[in-house]
Amino acid sequence: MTDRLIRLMRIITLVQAKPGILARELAERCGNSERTIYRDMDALSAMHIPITHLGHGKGYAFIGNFALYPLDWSDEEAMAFAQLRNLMDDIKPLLPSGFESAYEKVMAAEYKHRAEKEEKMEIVGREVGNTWMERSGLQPEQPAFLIELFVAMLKQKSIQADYSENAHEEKGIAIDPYYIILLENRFYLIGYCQQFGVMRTFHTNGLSNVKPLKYGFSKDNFDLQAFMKHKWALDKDSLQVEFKIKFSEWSMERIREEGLLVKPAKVDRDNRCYHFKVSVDQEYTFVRWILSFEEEAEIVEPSYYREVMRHQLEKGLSLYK
DNA sequence: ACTTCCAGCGTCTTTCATTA
DNA sequence: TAATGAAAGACGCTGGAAGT
Repeated sequence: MTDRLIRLMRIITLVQAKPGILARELAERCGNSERTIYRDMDALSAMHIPITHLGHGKGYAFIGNFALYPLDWSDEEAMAFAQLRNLMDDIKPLLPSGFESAYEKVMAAEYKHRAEKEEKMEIVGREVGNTWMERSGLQPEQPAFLIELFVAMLKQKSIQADYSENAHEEKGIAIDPYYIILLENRFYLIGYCQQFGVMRTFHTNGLSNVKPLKYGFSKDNFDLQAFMKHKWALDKDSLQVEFKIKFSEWSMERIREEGLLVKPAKVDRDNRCYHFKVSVDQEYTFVRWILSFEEEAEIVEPSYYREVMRHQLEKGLSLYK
């Protein structure tokens, strides 16, 4: 039963990642027969998952802009989210419409993710983020104001806060909290900074003296996905490192098919080298992403990170000696 | 590309016996 | 009496072949 659920979720993510994917390919990727995929498609349609087949030889795709994001929770976080069900009745008036079905989808996505343990950049979307914050505020290691942040985000009310980062301090800045996202086990607030008139990303750890303001804001047409896609580095202002990565032909193919999580600063196709600008506090995530290519991608520069990579690999190797 | 039919297989449920 | 274990049967999932 669990296997099947995992497979259903995998189908959803595969169709999402590659609209027009054929049943044959789905079968290969899931390690099952086409027959099983057809059965799963029936099951998904019975669950009102809006997948449709586009006609002979054109494969499957989602109707409209349905989307699920994989999550990356710790066990405790996943448990907390699962327990949210018990609290939902109490906070119902606060919840936006469509919340409950979003919750179900997230829970399903979590199953799939547990099974695959893929290391990808994770986004907690709007409804999910709202919900998550409600719960995470109850965890002792999280700052108490996260609840306030959550409520402000939900009600679309601006906040005032102090913010410090890299010994640089800003007092009493007004922020429109758009989204809370989870990245590599750290929380970030993506919001509009009224002082500078730009979208910014704040470490929640750097925030203090958070106070709700009386006036609200509108998100207009802000597109979180687009915003995230062009930013590996969340902090515009922080120091950046330029990586030069050499990919194998195979991985170049994979990149071409699946697209890049990170926008390269420069591409040298002849030598199969990509250049990426990565902010220093994201380098670990970046290195792990490169690590996921195994022998198919090599850090050419900077040499320091070659050492970091070598150290990582040796640590792993020591387990098998 | 998709459906229908069917046999094989594993898992879950039920039943009954055994043990503490 | 309740908990545990074993055996048997029911059930659902799966892949393959053949057909639309």
